[in-house]
Amino acid sequence: MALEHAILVSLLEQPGSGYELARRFDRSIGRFWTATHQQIYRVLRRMEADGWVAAEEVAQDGRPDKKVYSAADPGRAALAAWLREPVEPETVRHELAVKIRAAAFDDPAALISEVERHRESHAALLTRYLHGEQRDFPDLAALDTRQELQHVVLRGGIEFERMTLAWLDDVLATLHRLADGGRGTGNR
Amino acid sequence: MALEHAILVSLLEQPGSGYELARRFDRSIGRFWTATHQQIYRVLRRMEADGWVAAEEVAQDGRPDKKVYSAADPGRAALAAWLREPVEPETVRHELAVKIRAAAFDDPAALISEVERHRESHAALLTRYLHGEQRDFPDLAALDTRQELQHVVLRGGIEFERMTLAWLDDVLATLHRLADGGRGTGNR
DNA sequence: ATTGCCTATGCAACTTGTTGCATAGCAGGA
DNA sequence: TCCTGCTATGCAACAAGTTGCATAGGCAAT
Repeated sequence: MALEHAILVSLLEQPGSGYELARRFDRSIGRFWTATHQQIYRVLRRMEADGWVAAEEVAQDGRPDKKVYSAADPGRAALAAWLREPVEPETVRHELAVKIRAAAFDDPAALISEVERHRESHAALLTRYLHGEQRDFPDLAALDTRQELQHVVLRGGIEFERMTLAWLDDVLATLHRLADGGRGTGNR
Repeated sequence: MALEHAILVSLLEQPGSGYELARRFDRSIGRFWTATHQQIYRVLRRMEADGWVAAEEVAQDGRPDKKVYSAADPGRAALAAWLREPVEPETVRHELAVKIRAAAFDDPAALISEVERHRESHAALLTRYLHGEQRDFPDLAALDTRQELQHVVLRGGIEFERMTLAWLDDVLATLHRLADGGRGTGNR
C-alpha cells in the first residue's frame, strides 16, 4: 500500500514520467522500494484519478510523447497523513537465510558459490553507495533539510551493506568449516 | 516462489500441521520469511498434490483432527535443486526509509515517535534473539551441522538488529537536530 | 539492410499475498 | 452463564506484484 507514497516522494523531489520513475526505482529509490514499470503506470493512473498527482502531456522531438506527473496538494496531504500513521511491521523475506538452513539437509558446500555471488553484489553496492555519497554530499557541513534526510537514509544503506558483508564472511567461514569437517548431511 | 522452500525446511527440521507451521512462522522462521496461515494451507495442499510432502491425519482427544505433514523425497530433491539455483535479487521494501525521505516535505519532528516505536521493537527483538541464543545454543563448541547453520543465521539476525538500533539512534539524532534548527519544510 | 537497443506507454493473464469470515469443540474466567 | 480465547482448517473476495507481449519511432552498429 506504500508504493503510492514512494512515488509521491519521488515526484516531490522531482516531477517525471512513469518511465522516468521506473528508472529512478531501478536506481536510488529502488534500493529500499522496488517496483516494475507496470506497477508504476497502474498506480500513477489511479493516483491521477484520485487527484493525488497532476499529469501534463509533453511532446518530444525524436521520441514518443510522455506524461509528466507532479504531486498535487491532495497527494501531499495524503503523504503527511501516512507519515503520522503507525508502523505496519515490515514483512521480511530473507531468501538466503532460508537457503542456509536448507543446506543442513543437503550439502553445505553447494551454497558457497551462491553466498560468494551475494557477497560480490553487496560489495559492489557498498562501493556505489560510497561513490554516490561523495558525489551528492561533498560538503556534509552544508546540507539542507532534504539532503540531511536523504543522507541519513544513505548512511543506513551503507551500514546495512557493511554489516551484511561481515555476516556473509561469517557465513562463508562457517560453510568452509562444515565442508572441511564432517561431510555428512547431518541427517537422513 | 520460496514459501514452498521455507515450508520444506521447517518440515525437515520437524514435521507438523499447517496450524503448527503458521505458529512457527510467527516465531523463528518468520523472522526471515513471513506467511499467514491462509498462504500456508494453500501452499501445503499444492505441495501435497505435487508429492513434495506427505500428509497423515491425526485424531486428537479434546480438539479437532489435524493433518501432520512431513517432507517427501521429491520435496527434498526440489529443495536441493533450488539451493543450487542462482540468486533472485532480494526485493527490498523499507517503509521507514520512504517515510524519512517523505519527512522533508512535511514536519520531520512528526516522525520522531514513529522512529522511537521502531527502535523499541528492534530492541525487544534483539533481546529475544540473545535469550534464544542462550537457550538453544548453550554450548557453542558442540554444535552439529544443522545447529551450526541455524546459529550463523541467528548471528545474522543479531547483527542486523544491532546495526538497525545504531542507525535508528542516528536517525533520531538527525530528526531532533532538524526539529531544533530550521523549522521550515525545506520546500514549497 | 538488418539487428538490436532505447524511449515511452500499455493490455492481459497470471501468481502471490491479504482480509474477513465461517465452522466447531473445549477450557478458563467473570 | 456468557464471553473470550485457543486449536484447527478452510472458502471467497480482493489487492498487489510479475511476466509476456504489443506498439512505435529513433539511433547506432554490423
